[in-house]
Amino acid sequence: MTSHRGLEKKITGAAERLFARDGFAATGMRAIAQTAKVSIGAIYHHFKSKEAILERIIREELNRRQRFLEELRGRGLPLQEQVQQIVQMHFDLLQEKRDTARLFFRERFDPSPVLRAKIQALYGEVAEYVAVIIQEGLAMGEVRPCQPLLTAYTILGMVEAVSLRALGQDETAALFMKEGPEELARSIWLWLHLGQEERRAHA
Amino acid sequence: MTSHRGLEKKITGAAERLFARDGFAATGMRAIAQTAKVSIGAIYHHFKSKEAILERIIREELNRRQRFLEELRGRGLPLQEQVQQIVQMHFDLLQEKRDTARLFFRERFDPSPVLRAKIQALYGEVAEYVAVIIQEGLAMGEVRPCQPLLTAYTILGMVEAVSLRALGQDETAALFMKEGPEELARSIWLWLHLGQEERRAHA
Amino acid sequence: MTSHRGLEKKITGAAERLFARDGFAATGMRAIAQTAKVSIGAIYHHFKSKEAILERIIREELNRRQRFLEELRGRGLPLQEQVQQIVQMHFDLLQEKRDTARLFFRERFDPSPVLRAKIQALYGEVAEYVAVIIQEGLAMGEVRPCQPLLTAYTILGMVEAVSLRALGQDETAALFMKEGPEELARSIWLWLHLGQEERRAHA
Amino acid sequence: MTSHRGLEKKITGAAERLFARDGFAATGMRAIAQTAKVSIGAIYHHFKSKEAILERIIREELNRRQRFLEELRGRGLPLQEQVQQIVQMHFDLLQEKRDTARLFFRERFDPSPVLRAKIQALYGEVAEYVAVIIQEGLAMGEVRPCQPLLTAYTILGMVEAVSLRALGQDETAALFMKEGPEELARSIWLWLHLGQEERRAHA
DNA sequence: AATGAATGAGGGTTCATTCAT
DNA sequence: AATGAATGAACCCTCATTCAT
Repeated sequence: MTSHRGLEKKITGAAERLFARDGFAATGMRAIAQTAKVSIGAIYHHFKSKEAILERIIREELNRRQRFLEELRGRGLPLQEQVQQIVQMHFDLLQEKRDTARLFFRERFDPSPVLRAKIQALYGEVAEYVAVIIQEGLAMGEVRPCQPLLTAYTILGMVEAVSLRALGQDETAALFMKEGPEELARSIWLWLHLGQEERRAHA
Repeated sequence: MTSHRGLEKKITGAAERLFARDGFAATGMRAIAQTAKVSIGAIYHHFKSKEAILERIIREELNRRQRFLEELRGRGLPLQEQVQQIVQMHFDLLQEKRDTARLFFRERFDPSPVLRAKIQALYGEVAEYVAVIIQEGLAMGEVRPCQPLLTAYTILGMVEAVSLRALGQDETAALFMKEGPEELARSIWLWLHLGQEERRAHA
Repeated sequence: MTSHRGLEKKITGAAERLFARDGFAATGMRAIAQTAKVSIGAIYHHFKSKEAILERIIREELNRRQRFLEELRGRGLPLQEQVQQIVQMHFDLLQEKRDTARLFFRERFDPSPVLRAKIQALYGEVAEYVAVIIQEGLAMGEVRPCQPLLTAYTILGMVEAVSLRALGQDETAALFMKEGPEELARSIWLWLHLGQEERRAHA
Repeated sequence: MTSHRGLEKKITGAAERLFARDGFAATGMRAIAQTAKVSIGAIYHHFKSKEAILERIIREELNRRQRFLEELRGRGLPLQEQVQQIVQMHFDLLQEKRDTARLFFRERFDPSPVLRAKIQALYGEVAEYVAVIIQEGLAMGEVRPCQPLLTAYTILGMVEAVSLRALGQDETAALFMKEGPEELARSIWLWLHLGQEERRAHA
């Protein structure tokens, strides 16, 4: 049982790197087997197909994020700080697992329609989680009136666009990596909070 | 000469649909040839490779956007309206050419490193164009202090995330398609403009 | 393991015949697979490429010849007899494996520069082996003064030209096949030995 | 008419270089057209097929050699000198037209069986010409008893093997190019003439 | 005479997957 | 549980040749 998990980790670890570098479609099972130092047969013993490997990787990454978000919710922080933590989370995961992050940006469209739908659904879960936080902020009068889900997608888009750019190798990427989290968190908060001081004063 | 262009349009048209539906890597030349009702040889007479077809599609789409942006600049509209137009452009292009839009979201990561770099560079050009608009807003005191390029990426990310979600087939997608442009334009402007009334009053 | 070798022999056997008949470039992998009654995938499981098949065939043929030459050297025969045996070897191999012989004459120039260089190098090894024998003959005063390597190439050229002609289907070919070995061996020996009787008498 | 010939020379000239460098099968019509700065259509206007181009090249080269041999015969030189001239001819043609020479060594086996037979027949003509010279030598008692045609092939093989090796780029090639003609001519003559002094004395 | 766009069969090779061991 | 040899459809692309202009 320990060896199961160990072998599966070896496989997903190798696949993660290769998928991120070359793309899902362009990565062959032979390459995965060689990188993981495992036989092709062994891979098929543990995974139904190449797609199943990708599915496992994506699912585990999303689990990480959901665990983080649930833990975050449990801490009962003020809204502004929650926003800041979420942004920071993205950048931390980025630094820690560049390959996975890159992979995560990618294959949201690529594989079979079935898998694509699955991945987008999982992505939707994160968005809905953020929407819940926004809803809470609305209820507490800390967030200006808005459509929560649409706003959640907007925020995730902001973070992704900047962090994606920060994955590059040039100076701009370095700048984004350094200043991105703080500037993003500040402007997202400002944007959500927009004019609420006055409104609350009126109320 | 007319027939040249006509055949090339047939090819890119077919490829556009197939790439968007199945992905670049998963689309075969045979499929493109059949869909375009053209021989494989003819395709290779007009395009060096499969990548060259994608490149052409992406480049033409980018050209469309750049033409739009340049025309927009020529009109000398107030900043707020420029922002609104840019957001609207994205959604219009989305409605008009769903396949191309979907394709445009995709292959920014997938193909060979060479092509990937090329696409990201073209994407960067649009971002820089937006950054210029923001810079002008800064100079005129209409935009709060910010890092223009980072802000440009942020905005494009917001728009992309929402419009990508709007490409789906469900109710949420319909909602996003209907309310997205206005809400996005309004909140982006508020966010850029944030507190400038007061600052300008001080000055 | 036995089956490995068996399958590889089936592949090289089929390829040998086809390469010899149609030429390396004009022989397709599909034809090899069908002739060998093996799947295309199986071929690529055992050989990296079409060139690798040719390389194996050539190398094994050269090994056969080298083994023969080494064994010949071990027997310590007088020089004249060694010459006669070498010529006879060529004709025996010719009779025994017409396809390989024909192939051997061919692709010394045709394939990629890399492979061509490799083949010519292997051919050079045989020439050098013959040069060593000539050198020994020089040392023993049995061979007239000459440049050994140049003479070796000359001898191989003589043998090849005649045996190549003997591969044909007409009367001349039959004549060459019958009388070639003896006449060649005699004249090569005469040519090497040229005037040594007198010189040795003088000494 | 002048322009016909000019254009055809451009085509055969380009093809000669490419066939010699890359091989007949590996050289495409497009490459020939580009190198000759001529349209593909124009090539097909002057030559029935790719094989027809090769055929023309080979035929012209053989014509050159036959013209040389006929002229040689006309001069009524002593046999020894004829041998020396024939060897020298090979090396001169080699120096003068390296590409053609290389091509000449090659495609004697490669193309379609039909063309192959044709080329070998032409090669046979040269051999037979040499055989006639040997026959004359036999009749005049200048050449030791031998099978003339077999001896002719032997001689051509000697010359080819050495001159082929002389086409290389290394030191051995340079040595062969410098010393080859003289050493070959001398030893071939001695070898043909072998012991005839004595025999003639007896007679 | 000359062009070059168009053809489509065929090229070598890779692929995810299966299955006997 | 684990192996890796075997499969053969599908991959992208090149080819000599044709033919409307």
